[in-house]
Amino acid sequence: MREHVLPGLNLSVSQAARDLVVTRQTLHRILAGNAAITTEMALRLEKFCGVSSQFWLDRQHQYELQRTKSDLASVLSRIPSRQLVDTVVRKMGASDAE
Amino acid sequence: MREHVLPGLNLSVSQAARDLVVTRQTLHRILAGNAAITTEMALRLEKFCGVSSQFWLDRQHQYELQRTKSDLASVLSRIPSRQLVDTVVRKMGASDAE
DNA sequence: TCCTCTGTAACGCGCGACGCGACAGCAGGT
DNA sequence: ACCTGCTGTCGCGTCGCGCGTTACAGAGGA
Repeated sequence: MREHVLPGLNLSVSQAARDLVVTRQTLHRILAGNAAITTEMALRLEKFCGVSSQFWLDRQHQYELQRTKSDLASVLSRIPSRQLVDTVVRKMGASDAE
Repeated sequence: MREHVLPGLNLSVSQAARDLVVTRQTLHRILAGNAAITTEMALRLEKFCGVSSQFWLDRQHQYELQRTKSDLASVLSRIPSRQLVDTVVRKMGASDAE
């Protein structure tokens, strides 16, 4: 991101932070990977550089998913793996294709 | 969810909570909409009833997105809406189709 | 009667994102 | 030399929120 959007817009970190109505440090934390991209930030970024908020969030969420999955491995093994019947699943609109 | 997966599995709230290795109250809060579906919970639910974690998370995230968008409306208006050049956007893999 | 389910409420903990202040280093302009 | 603005990083305090814990009260079956 620092390598793409900032030079792409020809902006400094400080200036970008001001435009995003956020502190310098906040932007730094994100650039350094020490903070996650919040729903808030995603919306700010969308308005800020025209890149879909979905893009930023999908990135973030997929990362969290990976991380949490390994953290939760021991707990997950203790959960019985049932299978909800297909008719019910489709009724919820979760037919594996969403 | 209470209307679909619980009766679909023929389980009580208490029993489901036990299976998920979570407190009753935690499940209640989710069923009542007083708590969000965490990445953790999504993974537990996936193992628990076979419904993709993506399904639960997408739901949750879209909701948050809507909510945050209106909350942030005033702030967003103060953010200059720039447009990152397409070549850079595609280089990031955010070509609007992701 | 006792047990298990149900719902709800209040308290406290821990984590994570954020703002604020302060530091030091490095340009550039007066 | 001085001031200004950028850079990165540190620590502290706050706030929101998901979660566990405890405790309440009501409904229904053995």
